[in-house]
Amino acid sequence: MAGRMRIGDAAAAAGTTPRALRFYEQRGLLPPPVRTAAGQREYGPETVTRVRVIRALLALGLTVEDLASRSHRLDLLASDPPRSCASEGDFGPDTFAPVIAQRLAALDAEIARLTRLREALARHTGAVVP
Amino acid sequence: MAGRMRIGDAAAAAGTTPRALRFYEQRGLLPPPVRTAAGQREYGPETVTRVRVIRALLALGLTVEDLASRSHRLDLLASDPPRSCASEGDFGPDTFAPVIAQRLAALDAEIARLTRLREALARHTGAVVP
DNA sequence: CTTGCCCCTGACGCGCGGGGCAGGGGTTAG
DNA sequence: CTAACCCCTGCCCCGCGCGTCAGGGGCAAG
Repeated sequence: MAGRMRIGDAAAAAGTTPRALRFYEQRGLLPPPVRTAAGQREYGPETVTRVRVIRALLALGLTVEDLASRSHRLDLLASDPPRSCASEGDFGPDTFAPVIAQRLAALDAEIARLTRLREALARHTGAVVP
Repeated sequence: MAGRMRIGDAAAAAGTTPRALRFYEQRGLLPPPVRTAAGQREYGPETVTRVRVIRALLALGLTVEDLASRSHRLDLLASDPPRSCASEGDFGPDTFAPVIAQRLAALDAEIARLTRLREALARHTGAVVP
C-alpha cells in the first residue's frame, strides 16, 4: 500500500506539485507533516485525500483563505469514517454553506459586472449582441 | 482658458491622479510632455481630452497594453477637428473594432467560465438558483 | 563510491493599474 | 523671506496561487 510517501509522490497522487503542498502547509491548509531524520516531509494517504478535497474546493472558486479559516473542518472531510460526506461531489453543505454562499454572491456580482461591461462595450461596435 | 497646466491640475481635470498620468506616459499611452526649465511636466487641454479617452477605454475593459499598441490612434481621437467621432459614447469603431472584438470574446469566455463555476458551486448547496 | 533523481529553505516573479513613501527641489502667496 | 504646497525620480506594495530559480543536502541503485 501507499503507506508513507515523500512529497513528490504524495503530490502526484493528489494530482498536483510539491510546491503546492508546501504552499498549503505554509498557509495552514495542511498540518506540518512528520519529518525524516534528515528533515524530509513524509505523508500518509489521508493527506492525499485531504489535498484532493482542498483542490476540489479551490476549483469551485473558494480561496485559500476561505479554506484556512475552516481548516479544522477539512480534517473531518479527509478522515476515513464517513460522516455524511466523503464521497465525490459532496463536501458537507453544513460546514461550507456560509463560505459557499459568500462565494456565490461574489460570483453573481462579478458576472453581473462583466455582463454590464460586455453590453457597454458591444454598444460601441454597433450592436453585435447575438 | 486652461492653457498650460502642471500635472496635478491636468490629472484633476481628467478625473485622475498625477501618478496615473506618469504611469500612462511610461507605458506609452501619453507622449512625453513639454518640461519647464526645472523639469516639471506641462500639459495642454488636448492631453486632458486624451486622458479622458484613455480612462473611458480602460473603464470599458481594454488593457493598458491594448491602448499602447494603438496609441497613435488615440492622437486622432483627442485632436480638435472631429473625424466622425470626438463625441462622448463613440470612440471610433473602425480604429478599435479589432481590439474591442477581442475583449468581447475574452469577456464572453470569462462570463461563461464564471457561470459554469457558479452552477457547479450551487449544485453543492442544494439548488439555490433563482 | 558514484551517479542521478529527489528533497530542503528562502526569495523573487507574475499580471494589472496604479498607491504610497522617501528624499530632494520648485513655486507662489503673504 | 518663509511657509505651504506642489512636483521630481526611484523604489517597494497590493491580491492570488502557486512557478521558478539558487544553492545546498539526502537516498537508492549499480
